[in-house]
Amino acid sequence: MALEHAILVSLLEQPGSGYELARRFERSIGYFWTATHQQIYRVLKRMESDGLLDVRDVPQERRPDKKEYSVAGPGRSALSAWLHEPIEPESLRHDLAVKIRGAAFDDPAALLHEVERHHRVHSDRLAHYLAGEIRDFTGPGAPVPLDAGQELQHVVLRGGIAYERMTVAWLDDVLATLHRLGAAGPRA
Amino acid sequence: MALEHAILVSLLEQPGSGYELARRFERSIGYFWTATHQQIYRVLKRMESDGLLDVRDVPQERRPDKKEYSVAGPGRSALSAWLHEPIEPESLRHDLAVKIRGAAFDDPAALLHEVERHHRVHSDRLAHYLAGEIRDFTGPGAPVPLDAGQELQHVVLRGGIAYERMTVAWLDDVLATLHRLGAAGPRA
DNA sequence: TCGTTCTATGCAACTGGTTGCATAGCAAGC
DNA sequence: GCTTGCTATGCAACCAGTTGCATAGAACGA
Repeated sequence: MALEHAILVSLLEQPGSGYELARRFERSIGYFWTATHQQIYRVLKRMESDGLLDVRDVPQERRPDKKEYSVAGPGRSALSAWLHEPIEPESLRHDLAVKIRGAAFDDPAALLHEVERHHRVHSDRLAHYLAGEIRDFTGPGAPVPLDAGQELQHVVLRGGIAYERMTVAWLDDVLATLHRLGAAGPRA
Repeated sequence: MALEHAILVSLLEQPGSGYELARRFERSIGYFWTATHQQIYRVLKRMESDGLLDVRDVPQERRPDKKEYSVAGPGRSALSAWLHEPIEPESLRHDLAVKIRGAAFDDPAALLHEVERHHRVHSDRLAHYLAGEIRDFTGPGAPVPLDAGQELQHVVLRGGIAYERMTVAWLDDVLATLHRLGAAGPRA
């Protein structure tokens, strides 16, 4: 299960609570792994009882107390072991592609709005990633030189940027194709 | 559940048995959706009992008999309904990216072989997709002009090609980064 | 004749992930 | 005083997907 490993990496980069982790999974880690808070809390609990994590109760003022998790020795070993074993190259699960092929048996033009919506989402993500790249890695406020951890975070972010750029370009291609088919008239 | 919809699309394109579907999921449909034969058989059974599919026993010579599935009226309606409702833009689950960020807490150079292996897999997929594109859509044996279904299959394949090309380029970037960090020496 | 490979189908147990719901403190604004 | 919203944590039920195993006919080669 890679969620465990994603959590280990995130907590090594910075210890934090379940709530904070959930927010990171909406941001940086979320570029390549997603998880809901329910799942995170459940896995944190299990990892803690497995001895992979340490917990510390942190009383807070002006907001509810929290539990701060950090990586324990066995957690670090588990991560290291995983890093050294091979993993399967990822496989896609792309609903939109299923829809596009399915549109041949419906009205292709009806997909236009859906594709446009996805185009907007991916354009927004791209803009967001690019802003983050400038803020954290290439802009005037960024550390120079970057340490190894930052270099690795940057190359992963470049992957996210490449993915979004590619996706936006492909969605342009899809839109052009749908328009072409629409101009030629619908079919069954 | 999009596996149902992927099966509906695939069976509309061409009726077939669970075994044949499983093989398609290793090929064309597999470019953007994966499924094992166990899962396919189970879902086929449920879809048939839900009235979405028709089954026909096909006795065969020289090999075991098979059950050929095809899409029934309600199946077509279900697909159409799904095509008209919005779906969430897909989110990634990219283990390798987790590993790369995790490498900051281990030896980055140890990831080289893993990344090279993924690079080979994606290069092979790219070559395979490109060969398929020539065979089915752009080569001398391909139909001219393409009908709408073929145009849509082609644009989805172009998406797969773009994805693999982008991934290979990114993995080159990752390799260069790892080499750079390796030359600078490992760290904790 | 025995092992292997390919076609073809399936069950059972498990794990990972999603969805819906619930609780609670505190701040800010109406 | 009431609602809204943010921080913070969690349970329970369900669903989708994976893994391991099993069966069986037929072809093919050692």
